[in-house]
Amino acid sequence: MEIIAEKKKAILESTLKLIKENGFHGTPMSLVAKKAGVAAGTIYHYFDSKDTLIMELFEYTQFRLQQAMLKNLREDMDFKEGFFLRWTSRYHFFIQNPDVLFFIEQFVNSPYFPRCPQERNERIQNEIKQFIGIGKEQGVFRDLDQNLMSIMVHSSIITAAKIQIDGKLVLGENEISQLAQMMWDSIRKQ
Amino acid sequence: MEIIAEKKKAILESTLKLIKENGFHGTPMSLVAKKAGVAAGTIYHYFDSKDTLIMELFEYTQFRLQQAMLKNLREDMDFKEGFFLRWTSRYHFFIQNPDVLFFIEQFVNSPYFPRCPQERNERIQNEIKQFIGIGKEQGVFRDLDQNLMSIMVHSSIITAAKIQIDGKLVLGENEISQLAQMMWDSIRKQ
Amino acid sequence: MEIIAEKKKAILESTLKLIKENGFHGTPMSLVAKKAGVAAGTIYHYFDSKDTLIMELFEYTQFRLQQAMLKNLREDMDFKEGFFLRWTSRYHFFIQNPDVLFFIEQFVNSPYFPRCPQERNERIQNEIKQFIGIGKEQGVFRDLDQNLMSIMVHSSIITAAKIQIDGKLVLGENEISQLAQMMWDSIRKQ
Amino acid sequence: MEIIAEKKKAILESTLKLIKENGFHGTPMSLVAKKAGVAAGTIYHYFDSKDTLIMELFEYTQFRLQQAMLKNLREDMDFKEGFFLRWTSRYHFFIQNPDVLFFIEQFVNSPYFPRCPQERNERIQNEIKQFIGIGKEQGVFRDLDQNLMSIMVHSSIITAAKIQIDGKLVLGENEISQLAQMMWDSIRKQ
DNA sequence: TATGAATGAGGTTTCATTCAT
DNA sequence: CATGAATGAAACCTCATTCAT
Repeated sequence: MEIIAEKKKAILESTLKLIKENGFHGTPMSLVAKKAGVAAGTIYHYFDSKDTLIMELFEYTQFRLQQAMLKNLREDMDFKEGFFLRWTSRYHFFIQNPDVLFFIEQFVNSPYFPRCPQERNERIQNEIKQFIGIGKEQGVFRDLDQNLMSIMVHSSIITAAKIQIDGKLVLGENEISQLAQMMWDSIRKQ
Repeated sequence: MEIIAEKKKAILESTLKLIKENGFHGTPMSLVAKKAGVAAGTIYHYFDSKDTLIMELFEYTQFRLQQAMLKNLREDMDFKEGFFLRWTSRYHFFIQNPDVLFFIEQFVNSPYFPRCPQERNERIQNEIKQFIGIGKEQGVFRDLDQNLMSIMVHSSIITAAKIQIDGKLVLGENEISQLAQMMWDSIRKQ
Repeated sequence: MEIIAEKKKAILESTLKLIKENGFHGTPMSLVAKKAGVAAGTIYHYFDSKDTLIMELFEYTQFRLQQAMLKNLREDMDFKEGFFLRWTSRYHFFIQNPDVLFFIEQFVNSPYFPRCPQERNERIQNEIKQFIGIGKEQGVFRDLDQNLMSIMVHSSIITAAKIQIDGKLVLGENEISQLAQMMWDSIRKQ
Repeated sequence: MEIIAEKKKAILESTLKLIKENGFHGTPMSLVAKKAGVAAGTIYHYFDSKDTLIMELFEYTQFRLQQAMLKNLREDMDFKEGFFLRWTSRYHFFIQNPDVLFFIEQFVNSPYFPRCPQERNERIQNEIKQFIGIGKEQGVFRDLDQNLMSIMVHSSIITAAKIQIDGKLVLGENEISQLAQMMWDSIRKQ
């Protein structure tokens, strides 16, 4: 992704926050402009349409998520530690960026999502998928499609983060590690 | 839920289908009216507003889901069988009613959801929650909040159904039972 | 053309007048609505878009022109009288309906025109074309494509009417009949 | 007209072509800039506004038309030959410059036209008008206002050129000379 | 001179909702 | 109960124009 112009970034960030508050439908371009501190027309300098803005916002969040993950990866840890690190660092990213979580969940359940090129959608899944692939080869994980397993793991992270953010339950360190353990137990060879 | 008038039901069903196709935003009342074979004004005899319609549609889907689940429950089975039955019957309901799945997913990730009274939202979860509660008491399941576990199980069902419906992966009988097994392994005491 | 709803007609007539005053570009839908005494949205009940409105307005003017011509035709006159009647009655229609003249001239010279189905465009020309065809067969007129001759005659009428309406020259009865005579002389076999 | 700067000319020519393709309304300044290979702001160094640009474009086309006519005039020909030369050379100019024809026709039928100073509008008409004036004095032409006759002749040329360019009819050398003959017959004293 | 990002008024169009029939 | 024409606020988007560089 190219270096993003100051205003373009302001527009993306404003949209992200507003969608968390009000949803797609409740976020008119005029509000985005106001929050980003630009004129309405300026948005159309950077994005062809509202649809394009939302599509690019999805890519932008994927990019941010990816960036955040890269910082946490280390090679010098055993396999189970690697899984826990991945699970919890993703979890914490969403906890710290609830607007991203909320947006992604709205997006993937909207008619926008199927119109995205597939390879981009799955970019973020790939790292976990490959990790699980290695585990399968080493006989640590179940003999099941690695796409399937990685999606199930991803989904567990999202679900846990949503529960926490919505305040339905308060998850402490103990609960988090138990959840990661749950998912580990679910995919490891019994 | 009261016995539903012919036209009211037609409106609900039309809305359900249209939202699956086009999303919330792409489903104007005029289209609902057309698909339901009624006049636009008629919708307002049954529902105060579009918001009300969507809120009631959520309750309606919850009701349908509940109805479908009741048929499958039997008492004379052991605990693990009971879990598998619950997991797979929910899964099959969503496979057979993709419009319900799609609507619920859109709904719970929209600003409508937080405005629902909580006790209703969780009605459908309760049966699984109680089931898991019993398992916990019997020492079969982990010592973890039963709400948390039931949500994680629920989420796994939804995720699996979405993958199948989207056609990203084709899940046969073998994969389904492996997924149920995965979730069983995740919550059982190791 | 079907019987036109009261409001639909008001919209068409308002558009006609406004386009004469301000041109296509200077005639926003809001102004049309205001002049027609309807809400902006109402226009879209009768017309899909501004383009559609303008296209239908063209058909409407063609219809009005045709209606006006039918009143004047009589069979019991000799050939040259028939020509003069056609020329002058068309001329007078435009003089009495300058907004129609102005609209048609804008329309046929705009990118809208080529998008019209041809057979409709030429409907109004047909009567003159057939008349000239008969004259050709009888050896009264030149041996030249009758489409070509009818267009040249039509164009002479439009041009004369425009001069008169713009006030560039004042054309009295004498000038009118001289102009009709000119066109008669131009197409008759010398 | 002064010697035209390179870029100014590029802007005028681009506007001319774009208006032929898309009409006034379909020709935003940004498109003109792009086609002319200049920045949007640059246009405003040469023209005060879009209106000014279009007004000056009209003068520019009149200038080009006049230039083209001058080449063809010769003194040593008899009167009827002079008429035919004028008619056909104008006709051929428009055939070779359809964008000019299209622009002028749009322009004179738009609200721009009445705002032009009259003497400039008629500059191009003058040459024909004077020619006809001489014919009238010599008793060759009808005893009718020479403005009127010159406009009718001019209009016949435009009409013929439009038919040819639109491809409605294909006019060969024979048809062209018949048309010129028609107009000659229409204005000559019978 | 030349640029092009930025502006914001104003355009077209949508759509939830009403109400006379 | 049912209709659907009518409403008008508000949405998305365009584009002539400006101005700091």
